[in-house]
Amino acid sequence: MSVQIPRGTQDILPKDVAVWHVIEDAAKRICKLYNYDEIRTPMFESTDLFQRGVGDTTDIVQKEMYTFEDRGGRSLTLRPEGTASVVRSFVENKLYGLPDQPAKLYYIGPMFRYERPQAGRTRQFTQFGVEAIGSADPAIDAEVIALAMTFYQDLGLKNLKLVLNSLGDPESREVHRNELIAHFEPSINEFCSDCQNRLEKNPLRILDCKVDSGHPLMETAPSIVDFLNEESRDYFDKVKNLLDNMDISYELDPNLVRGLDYYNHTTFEIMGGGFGAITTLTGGGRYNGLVKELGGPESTGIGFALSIERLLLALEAEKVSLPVNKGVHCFIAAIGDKAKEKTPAILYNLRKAGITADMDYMDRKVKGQFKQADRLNATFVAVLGEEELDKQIINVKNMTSGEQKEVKLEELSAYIGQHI
RNA sequence: GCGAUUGUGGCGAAGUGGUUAACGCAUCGGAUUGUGGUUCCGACAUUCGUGGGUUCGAUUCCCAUCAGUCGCCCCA
Repeated sequence: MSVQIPRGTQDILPKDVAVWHVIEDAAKRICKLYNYDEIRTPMFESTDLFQRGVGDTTDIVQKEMYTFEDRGGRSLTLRPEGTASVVRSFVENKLYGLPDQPAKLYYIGPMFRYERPQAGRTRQFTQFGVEAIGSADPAIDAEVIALAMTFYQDLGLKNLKLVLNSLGDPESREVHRNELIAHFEPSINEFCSDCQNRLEKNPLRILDCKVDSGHPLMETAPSIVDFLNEESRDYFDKVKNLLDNMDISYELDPNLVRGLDYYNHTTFEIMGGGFGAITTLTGGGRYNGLVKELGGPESTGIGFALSIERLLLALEAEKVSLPVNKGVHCFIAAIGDKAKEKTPAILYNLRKAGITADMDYMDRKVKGQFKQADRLNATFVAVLGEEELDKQIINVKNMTSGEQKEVKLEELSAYIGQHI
């Protein structure tokens, strides 16, 4: 048995890479429009970063991290998400000292989580994420959300639902947290073991629990929206207002908690797709406090991350096909040894002239060479045989019209160049 | 971590406890001594994920294992 690809990973084969390029280009383009700059951070970091940044109580840290020890005895972890790394880099490189604030950053790259693979979930997956660090202006919340929504819409997705919530500031959360504990504590042994653990560590996540979603106390649980202090409420109202002004519609969901510990104030998800059991395409929110937590100054931040793999599934579910251009401009069909000897040099000149070109390397008969040209979606096939060589010409066939024309060998590049 | 389901050529897919493992697509060759996308003809799996067991004999039955797919938890 030959060696196999690790579980939960996938090869993106040549035939599929084209759509990735389209998506990556779209991401870069919209970030340019919104004036976000790319940042590239390592694919592994100190384990400590994610424990502190993402949070010890999260599933990511508790059971999904790819953690290993290097030869120097350091505990390292393949990054399960991007925000912690970006904030670490922001702090470490003192980007907060640069004059242009907020830092508006984006990244595209692989993330790793140890999970059972299924539809829309793999152990290595690709996230496109955006982070705006250093501003507490509600306008940046709206901007980040608008960027994500527009990104999808530009690619042709229609069935999108933006879900919005506010977790409030630390003061509001503290009040709410105490209310939640008081609410659940008397009957906590009726809840699942996960929730029993969550009670003290992170009671907010009990609301997110699917196991206990039917429990009567869920219905009557104190909602965060009722505990937002005036400042938090005002902030949330402004974000909603700004979205209204952009005609971006949303749904409020007071139980939208998000799985990562660092969120506060605005949180959002973009749902869509309708493939398998997964419908969350994007998750994001505000993380004031994370910068300080990771050793930086008092600062603020908001961002989102979306999975390219899930985007692909959503595009498929909506039967959206992205325009990709493939194929070659010119295929040279060579007949006979002399012609085959000349062909590489002709190809060389075509390519130098900026014309995509190819030839047969499988010793096919003429008919087979034409079939290959067809598979390559060649615009032109240039036939070179004894007769052509004697006359120093080449027969150029337009594969769409079927017309064939004699062209002087030295004029081939110019001719193709004019007709593509 | 738990559950369900699948594993036959490059791909899709039939099949049976027993001499030659259907078929379709793709590929290559020929009909058309140098011209594709149509048609016709021909070629193309000492082998049925891997290991073990039952048996005179297993791709087919049993066990284990690995892998894929889907779901639960949770998430992107």
